[in-house]
Amino acid sequence: MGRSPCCEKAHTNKGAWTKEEDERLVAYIRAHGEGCWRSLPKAAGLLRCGKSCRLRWMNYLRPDLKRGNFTDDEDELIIRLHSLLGNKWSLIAGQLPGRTDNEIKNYWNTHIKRKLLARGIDPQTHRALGADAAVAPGVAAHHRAASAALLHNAGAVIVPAAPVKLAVKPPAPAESSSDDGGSSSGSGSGGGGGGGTSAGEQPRCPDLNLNLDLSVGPAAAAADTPTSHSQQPLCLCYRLGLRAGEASCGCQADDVAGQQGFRFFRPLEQG
DNA sequence: AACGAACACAACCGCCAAGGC
DNA sequence: AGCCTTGGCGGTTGTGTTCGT
Repeated sequence: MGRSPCCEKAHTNKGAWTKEEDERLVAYIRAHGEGCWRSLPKAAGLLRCGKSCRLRWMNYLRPDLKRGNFTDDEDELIIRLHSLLGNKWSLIAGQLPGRTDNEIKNYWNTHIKRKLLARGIDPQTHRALGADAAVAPGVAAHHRAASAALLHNAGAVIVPAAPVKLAVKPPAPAESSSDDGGSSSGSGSGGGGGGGTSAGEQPRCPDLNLNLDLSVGPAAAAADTPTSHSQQPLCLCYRLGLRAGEASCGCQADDVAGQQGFRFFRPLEQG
């Protein structure tokens, strides 16, 4: 037997949400805050699965969501982050205030993926597609140049989007004290945990702020820093509370861009 | 104007990890 | 220590809209 269903499907609506359902959900969360998604539908008078409510709230109803087209800057940031993180949409979303993992995932699949392919870049590995790849002959050379440029701009992560375990640190108290407490972390949710912490309560998982230092590529390194990232195709250094020198990675870093001396990293294999 | 194809986005599904009992 | 519940994530599917013929 499989797992038990997350809710009593026989009595739940599915499919698109109606305006009335949205209003009920918003009203309920405004009054009671997020949390306990399982019981929320009943309490709010919704014939929906709790998961469905959570998703609707996170991806569509949250007041701090930014709607509308992605900007070029956001495009670039997504590409960079994806080259570092792979399909860790929630982590990527955490770096894009007002954007949700679902939105970014969709955007990636519908726009960016195609854009990269058109430039001759493999969207998964961020490497230039090989000669045998399906690149229109006439544009191959252009794509090479374009992809090289893009890789440079993107901080040239030449390694495949290797799985990386991210250790992260809470955001400096600040911004969004917005109603849902975690706002951007909400779904940005950042890797975890984030979600519905009710206002005033400590985030269940304080490890949230994925503050990536993306200056990893040789090109970027050469341009921006005196030291030798050039030896290391990728050193994941994000601010994690470790000061330079405390980390055991080789990058001991230099204070890239004056990062207040904080470095962090944590390759997957170190668990 | 009608039809089909392609695209864009919202929602669902199944799995996993964390926390509580 | 093990089981159960819950929340969260990533992949996939479904549906509405737009574009081209």
